[in-house]
Amino acid sequence: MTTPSGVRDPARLSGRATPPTLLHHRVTAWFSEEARELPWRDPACSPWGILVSEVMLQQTPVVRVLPVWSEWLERWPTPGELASEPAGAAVRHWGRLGYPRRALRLHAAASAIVLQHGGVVPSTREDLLALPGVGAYTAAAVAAFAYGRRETVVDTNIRRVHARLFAGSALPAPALTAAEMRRAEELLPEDDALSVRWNAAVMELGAVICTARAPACGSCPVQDACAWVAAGRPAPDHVPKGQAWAGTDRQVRGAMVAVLRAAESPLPRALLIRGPLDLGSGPPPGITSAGPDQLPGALGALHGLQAPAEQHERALAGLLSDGLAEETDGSIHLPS
DNA sequence: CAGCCGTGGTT
DNA sequence: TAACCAAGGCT
Repeated sequence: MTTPSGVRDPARLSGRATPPTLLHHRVTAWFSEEARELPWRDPACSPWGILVSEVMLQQTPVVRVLPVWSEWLERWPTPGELASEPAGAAVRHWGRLGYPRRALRLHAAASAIVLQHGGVVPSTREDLLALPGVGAYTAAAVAAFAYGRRETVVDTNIRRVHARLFAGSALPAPALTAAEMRRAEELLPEDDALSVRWNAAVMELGAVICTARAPACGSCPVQDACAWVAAGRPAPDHVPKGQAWAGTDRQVRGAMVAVLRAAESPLPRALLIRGPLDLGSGPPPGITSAGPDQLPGALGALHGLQAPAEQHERALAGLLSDGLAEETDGSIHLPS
């Protein structure tokens, strides 16, 4: 089998200044043809729009982010506009994206951007990293995609592509290793613009072709250079540890936040711990037909879990501790 | 650093 | 259907 570039040659990988290779060309050319048209990839998209997208995309699929992102950018076109509202508004409009603490952190990031950066999303990895909810991946991604900087962007897609293409493994290690970072740095083209395109292209390749479950190797632009394919696509050597869900505090917290999002005014604490007792003329207990985004349905879902009151107490304490909820005069509400 | 933090579509 | 998985971050 012919190797289309010298990248698989260890001598190349050990070099500092990596020149563009045929591999770079193939992947970026594929990206030019096949990239999905996503709103945050529009050249007119602001750095703020890109930051919001990156945070929303943390552990959340693109298709679910799209409508919420559009609503956010319409409602809060700049960090200043989000920062001028209570944090609870961010949580409320987070919808069902999951991990609602991200909304809280994005709101805090907006405030920091206003107070410390004059309302302009910072452009360096270091300044971005100091923002709440912005870690190594998001900082590099925003610096690269919003400001055209040459950064080593490593997300789960890029890790998987590298693991297969170069290491011949089905999946990357459970946690990002120093060796992986080093390899990603060495693969990064020297040219700023090309490096940005390379980062985006490899990420897209992992998201669309080199997927975790059923990779479409037949459509891959670098299939003939892939060590994993060459090895006969061996199965993963480690079993990913699944995360429990049913019966966990997380499940109760999630249902509880859904109730707070759906509520237009503070709710009596007892309503979150016991059943939906007094909703005025409100719904009878156990009603779920109203849907998860309406108060009766959200309350029905929370109490339909049949979790012990102690677990409700623990979940609520966690929410209060995390700042996802506040208590005023015995009533619970989203943060102000 | 291992565990925790949501949600819903897919297999 | 239970399990897996999705542009991670924080403690």
